Amino acid sequence: MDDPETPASPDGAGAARSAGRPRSSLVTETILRTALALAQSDGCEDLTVEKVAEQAGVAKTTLYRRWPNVWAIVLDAFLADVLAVNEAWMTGTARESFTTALKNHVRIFDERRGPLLARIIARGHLDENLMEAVQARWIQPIRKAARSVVRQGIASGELIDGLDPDLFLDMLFGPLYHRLLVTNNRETLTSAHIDALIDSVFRGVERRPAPP
Amino acid sequence: MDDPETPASPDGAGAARSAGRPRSSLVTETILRTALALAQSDGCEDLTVEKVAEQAGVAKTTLYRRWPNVWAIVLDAFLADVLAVNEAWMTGTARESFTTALKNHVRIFDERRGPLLARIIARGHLDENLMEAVQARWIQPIRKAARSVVRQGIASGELIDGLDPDLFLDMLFGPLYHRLLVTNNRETLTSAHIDALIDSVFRGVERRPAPP
Amino acid sequence: MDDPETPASPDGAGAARSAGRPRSSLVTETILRTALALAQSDGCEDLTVEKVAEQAGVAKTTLYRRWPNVWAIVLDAFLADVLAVNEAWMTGTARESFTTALKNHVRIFDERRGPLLARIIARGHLDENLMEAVQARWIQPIRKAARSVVRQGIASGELIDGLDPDLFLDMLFGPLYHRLLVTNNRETLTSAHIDALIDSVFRGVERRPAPP
Amino acid sequence: MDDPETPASPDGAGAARSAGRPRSSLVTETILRTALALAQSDGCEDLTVEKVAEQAGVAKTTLYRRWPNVWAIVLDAFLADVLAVNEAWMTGTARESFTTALKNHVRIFDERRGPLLARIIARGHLDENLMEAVQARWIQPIRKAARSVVRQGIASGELIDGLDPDLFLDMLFGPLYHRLLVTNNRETLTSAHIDALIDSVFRGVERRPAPP
DNA sequence: GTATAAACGAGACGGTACGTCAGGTCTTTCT
DNA sequence: AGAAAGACCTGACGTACCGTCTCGTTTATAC
Repeated sequence: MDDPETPASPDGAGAARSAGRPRSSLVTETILRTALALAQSDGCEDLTVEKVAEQAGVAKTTLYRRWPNVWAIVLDAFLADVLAVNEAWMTGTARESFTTALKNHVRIFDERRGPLLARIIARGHLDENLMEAVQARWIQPIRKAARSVVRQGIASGELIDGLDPDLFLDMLFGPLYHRLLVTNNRETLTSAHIDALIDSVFRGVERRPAPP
Repeated sequence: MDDPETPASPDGAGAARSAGRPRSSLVTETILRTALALAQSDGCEDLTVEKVAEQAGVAKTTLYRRWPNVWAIVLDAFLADVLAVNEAWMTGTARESFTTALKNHVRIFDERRGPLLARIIARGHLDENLMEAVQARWIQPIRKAARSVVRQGIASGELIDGLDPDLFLDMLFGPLYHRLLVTNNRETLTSAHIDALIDSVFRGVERRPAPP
Repeated sequence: MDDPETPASPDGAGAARSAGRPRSSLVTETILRTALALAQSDGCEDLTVEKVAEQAGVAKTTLYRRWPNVWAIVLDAFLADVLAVNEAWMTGTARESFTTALKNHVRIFDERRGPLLARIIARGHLDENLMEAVQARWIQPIRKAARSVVRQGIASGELIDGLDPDLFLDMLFGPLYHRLLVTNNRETLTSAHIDALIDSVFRGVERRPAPP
Repeated sequence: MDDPETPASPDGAGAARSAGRPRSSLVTETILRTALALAQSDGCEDLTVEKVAEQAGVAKTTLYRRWPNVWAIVLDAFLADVLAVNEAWMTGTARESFTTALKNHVRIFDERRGPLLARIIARGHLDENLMEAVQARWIQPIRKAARSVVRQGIASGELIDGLDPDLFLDMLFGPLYHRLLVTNNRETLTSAHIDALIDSVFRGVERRPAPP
């Protein structure tokens, strides 16, 4: 997705301004908007390069000049829409940080963006390049930041020694993505649900004799 | 998938023997085997009705007579392959039962069947009918059984009162599916990993003062 | 059409009554009637073995047991309908005989049977066997009888010596079939038109000095 | 056949140069040549869009972009091949003109083009659009020109008063097409045969007392 | 100013697969 | 056996998109 011919920044900005007519950023934005809209509309099978081009009032070639395929467009559009939502969550204790992080995710998994992300990830399992991009630009950045929060929590004595950070992250994010992708009931995710989840993860589910 | 023209049991067995030549169960099995093989081979974009038909040495029409599309075939093939693996796991305590259940899942998420299931679920997010079938024949049956195990665990005092069964199940299965579908590192799932997961879920991750 | 397995007389009558259930002549007639109806209906592209079988409430095999294909059925049906119309025309002088013959043809080329015959002949040009059957059972029998009428007319002095019978027949029937098949305006054919045609053919079209 | 999307001139030439890549006339010609060849080869049932496309080394879509079906191609190819043959026949008396015209037709009805025309007309009886095109581009243009020759012949005193031009044309062309389409013995048509036909039509077939 | 270079719309092009239809043959069971 | 039902292989249909390729036109910078 980042090879010289289909740059990550499809408007070509940043590159040393070369000769010739520059790419119209208006066109770029129109395409992004159109792709996003089509990908969110119910019958997402309608998401074809041709339909996006037609709807955007743009030639197919213009589109291929910027992205290798439709889902690359959709991923760009999705990330542009969503990265802002997930900012500034590494604050205070691990518990506080992840409460914020998970609640951000609930906001992201809303009726508009939830199914869209589901489709992007789904599509990734049928398209290696897309999967790589999803990992590199969405999953792993969050994960990397999260891991450092976990380590800090262990260091500060908030979390038990010997806790495997990856396992722990799976326990937090797994239940969320599970509803998005597996049980397909994303709409049951709420802020209260997150509180309960955090509580269960931190305290465990096992019954213990009350402290004397 | 179950409408009269494309019966759930593609060989038509079970139905009151109607007139006319019966569907060849040899043919049915050949198709299932072929579809499974093709769906597991790397370039799964190659999974087309035509390729399955050709590889199976069967006419496209024969295939459409039984299933509405390739993925319906693959789902049938997958379930036939996998349902046996996940039997007899509701034994003993909740902890024991889910340890078995999750280890069964690890076996199912192996290099052959893991990516296949991932693709099926992924495809389900692009095909409503397939998603429904996946829910009805794979996800929900397991979930239903699991919920009763949870309730029993609560009743027996093994699990804390007020535990939300669905939340709890998400905490167990979520981390597994998360690696299969989201972080895309299914190969890190092992029996030991399950033990650690179960342990963390049951005991919690929070550091507590040692009992006196 | 006359090979042992698909006898010219589809009800098997005439053949030495063999063992087993005899062919139902009711079925045979139903098929003929249905085929005729479908072949005459506007969209004659609807004339398929399957539609005839379905409409007649008969199995495809039953149909194939009697005829090799649909057009063989249609030809049978057409001839059964039409042979009676063209009887008893070799009467009196050649002029009288052919006047009758051509007027018979006009009756046959009516709105029901005209297009049907056109389609049969047309189909014959795409199907060698059908063409042979059309020649053997419709065109040549008439032609053979007609040639003898011509020869008689020459012998009796009614027609000029040295007249080529085939050329003459073409001059009579050609104009009729021309409207049916070429200019596609069969509906302009009338009894009066035949009178004019006969007159022109017999007397010529050239202007000659009036006899003194 | 002449609607905007499938223009009569498939290379789009003549139209005011529209935007986009122009249709390759090389491709157009290759298709025409291939279709002609296939349509003339014996088993003309083998004339399918797919075979033409494959033989011409062209994509099916390219073909459908220009013509609605194979027979439209064949008609174009046939006319391109044949229109030149039938030029410059309206010369001198009616008798001379039609002698030329009919002899042109004999040349057209040769072993290559005769059966082809027969098939085209035949196919026209199973395909309304094709029939219309055949009328508009082959039958009626000739007929129109011929009618004016007839009227001139009447005016000049060569032909008898009150002669119906259409009847007369049927008497000339009918016998030719009759052999092509009905008696299926096109190969008997020769230049000498035309002379005999013209003679018979002009002078009549009736025996008359010799002038004193 | 006037090259020159790329973007852009349009649409042709070779492909692949789709899902459907009909053909003709074959297995069943029932009559 | 004949007949009805329907499975089966074959081959073609016409369509939808794919990703690439010409075209002619437009719009910037660079000489």
